[in-house]
Order: sequence, then C-alpha cells, then structure tokens
Amino acid sequence: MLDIKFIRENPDLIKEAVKKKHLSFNVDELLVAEDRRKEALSEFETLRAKQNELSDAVAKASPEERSSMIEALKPIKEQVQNAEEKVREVTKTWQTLMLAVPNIPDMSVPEGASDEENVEHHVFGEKPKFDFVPKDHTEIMEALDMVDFERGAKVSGFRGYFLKNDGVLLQFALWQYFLNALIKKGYSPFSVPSLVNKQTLFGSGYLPQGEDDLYKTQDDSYLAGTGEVAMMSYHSDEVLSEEDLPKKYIAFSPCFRREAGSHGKDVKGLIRVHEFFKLEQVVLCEANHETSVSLHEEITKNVETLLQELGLHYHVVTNCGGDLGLGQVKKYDIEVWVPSQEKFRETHSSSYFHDFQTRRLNIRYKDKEGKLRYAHSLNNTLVATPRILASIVENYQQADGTIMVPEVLRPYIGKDFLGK
RNA sequence: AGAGGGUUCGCAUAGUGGUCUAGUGCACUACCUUGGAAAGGUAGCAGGGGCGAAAGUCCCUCACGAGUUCGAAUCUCGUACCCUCUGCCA
Repeated sequence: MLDIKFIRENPDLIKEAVKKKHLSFNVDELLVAEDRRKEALSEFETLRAKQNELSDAVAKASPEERSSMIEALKPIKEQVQNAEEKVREVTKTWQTLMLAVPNIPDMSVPEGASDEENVEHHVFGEKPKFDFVPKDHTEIMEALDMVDFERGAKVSGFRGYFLKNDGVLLQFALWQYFLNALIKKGYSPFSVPSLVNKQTLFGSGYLPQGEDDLYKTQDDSYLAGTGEVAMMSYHSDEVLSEEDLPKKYIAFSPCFRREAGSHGKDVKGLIRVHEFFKLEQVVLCEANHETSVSLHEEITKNVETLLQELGLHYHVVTNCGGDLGLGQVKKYDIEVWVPSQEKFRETHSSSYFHDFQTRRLNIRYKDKEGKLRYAHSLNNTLVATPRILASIVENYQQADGTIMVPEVLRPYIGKDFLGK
C-alpha cells in the first residue's frame, strides 16, 4: 500500500510503475474514487457536526423544549445514515483499488516482462566437471535411499515426497549451518506459525492477488507459503523505538504452496514441491532508502558467503520489472547451478519493499524528532529445503554413486560421504 | 468442544444513555526548586483524516462489525482475541 497523498501528487510515477511491472492497474480510476471518497466524507462530516451540535443542545434544554427539538432531529438522523452509507460504499471501491497499487520499482531494475529477462549481476565459481556421466538428484538420492517419491505420491499426492536417512541428515545439517552463521551475525532465530489469518496475508502483500497459490482451511485461515508472513506480522500495530532498529530475524517454518500457476513445470524431484521448510531473513529498518539498500546488500551477501563456503556455483540476477511482486522495489534472485539441468535454478529471493508492507501492517517507529513513521522492510531466503539439496547432491556426486559432504557440513553430519 | 469472565490513552484503572471536550495514578518530556540529584511543584502527553499561512477548528477511533436511540464507552446482536474451569490431546 502506498500513501494516497503520494499517489495523488505523483500519478505519473504510478503509471510508469504499472508499465514497468507489466500490470494493468489504472491510476486515474483510483483518483476518481479518491475524489468521490473525499466528497462523501466531507458531506458526512458536515451533517454529523450538525447532528452532534443539536443533540448536545437537547441535553441542555429544559424538558418542555426537548420533544420539539427531538422531532426536528429525526430527519437529520436519516440524512446522516444515508451519508454514512455512501461513505462506506465509495470507501469499499477505493480500498479495492488501493490494494492494487504497485510499489515503484527502483531505477536500477531492468525492463522486462518475465524471469527470462532477468539480468545477471555476477557469478561465483565454475560449473563442476565430472569424469563420469553425472546423474540427476532424484536418481542419486533414490539409489542411496535418501528420498522416496513413489510413496510420497501414494500418501500425499502429486509432488509428495518422503525425505529419509541421509537425506534428512543433510537437511538438518543445512538448517544448523545456515542458522548458526546468522545467529553469529546478530540475527534472532524464530520458529513461526504457518497457519495464519487473512490479515497477515493482506499485510505482507500475498492477498488479494495471491489467493490461488494458497491453501485455505475450513476455519478461514491459510497455510502460508513463507515464514515472512507471520514474521512480518509479529510487530503489526506496534510502535517500535528507533534505537531498536534494525530488527533482524530468522523465521523458520514449514511452507505450503499450491503451485497453481506452475502447470507442468518440474514434475519430478525436489525442486518444486507443495510442502517444504525455509529459514527466512526478515528485516525491519528505519524509513530511509539508503538504509534499505545497504541492508538489502547485506542479506544477499549473508547467503552468498555461505553458498561460497559450501562450494556451490551460483549467480545473482537482478529481477526485471515484470518479475517483481506488487510491493517489491527491487529483487535479486540467487540461482544455484543444477548440473543435470545444465542451468541455474532459483534457491533464494532477496527483496526490499520500503514501507509498502509496514503501511499495510501498521508497523511504525518514533524517530528522533518524535514523529511516527512507517518502518521499511526487507526479506531474503536464508535456506530452503529440500530444493537446495538437488544442487548439493548433484554437485558433490562421486563416480561410485555416493555424495561427498561439503567440508563445512561435516561437523553437523558426522561423516565425509553420504551413502557409504 | 462446553460454561463463565474480560478487551477503555505506553502500563494500571474509573466510567452502566447527554455534564465524557473519556477522569485518575504510574511512566515519559520540559521547566521551577538544588552545588548536583531525589522528593516536591508547574505544564505537556493517543492516533488518523478534512479545512487553514498559522492560531485554530471539525470529523472518526473506548477490540472489530451491525443495530436500537434525537444522542452509545455505556443498551442489543454477531465476530475476533485473552483469562478461568471442564473435556480432549503432543
């Protein structure tokens, strides 16, 4: 959500944003709705002021005067009710439009319609070389009894899986490794709800637009697709102290995605599943563009350092306008090399929002002048499993079918090879 | 899942139809007092929106929504959440 004043003063910026993000939103429609809302509001307020004034007079009047005064007020009551109804009506339209206003992408965001036009920012490492024919992760892991897709489908349906034995060890090792590193950097770990109410999803920007990709319960709650949702709502309706900013959190949670728009993509393996686990970095900071930018670099760097230590070949892309979410100002995707597919696959997504989310969630802080301001928010994946297992397993596969454990994970796994 | 109690300014509370422009205490801020502090005193102290250069003024918000009424923090109904007890459960 953006400030209506800002929108009114800068309709051209919104139009450019709509174009750059390849949306179909019409700002002029909102501006008309805004005029209608203000008009209705002012009409209501005038009537209400009159009603308040006359009602107060009734209280002070003598008993004889009262009945005629009350009679005179009856028609005003109806007028007020009508005016209020009108306000409700126009506000509803206004609200719906307000929720569809995109945040303005940064100047540095490249033009483009979809992820195919994302621009490579930098690359780390090189493609691994094998002196044998490398296998894909499903084959390797099934052979080593680390995963079971067949029974996964039997029990859970399409995209269902069981992770087992060394697969589980690897998953837990990754969680520990990534989490410990960020705790050392001063991030606070949280285990957060996945079962969340509607409000949290509107607040973080996953509703109303993302309804199709969410699982909904019979109690009208939803299963969140990321821990960001609950973590962001943690401070909703709060006023924070400026000296406590930035707040740096790691949210651990199971994540659920219907993958409704994914058609037949990634029908095999651990890359696209309905149910996975994620450690997510969530940051709240003061309302300052430079601070947001520098923290955005930080949360991206946090992951890069760890991927480097893991010895993975990856690149960072700057997402183009068409691949940005409604609220995102800028986004980097980190994509790790998947040898069997001969391409980079997204494992991390790092973005900042300015006050788009905090405005919806009403997260403010008192600045040095004592003024209340909406904080800025950012988030980035820390590690998502099992997706990243595909890369690790394929990159570290050996000629004999086993998997070498990356050096940094060995303390958490207690052996040098999986499958031996 | 059932029964009962609750939700008022940062915190604690008062308020049961008009005098509530929501009182009081604590906390906080400034000043007075002091060698400095404490205590004491004085003042300020909720958010959002409209109009206005400003002073100011009007509207909304007493969990949320609907209703009764000329008038609702106060009465009625619904929803959410919290607490206590019972049940079930890891």
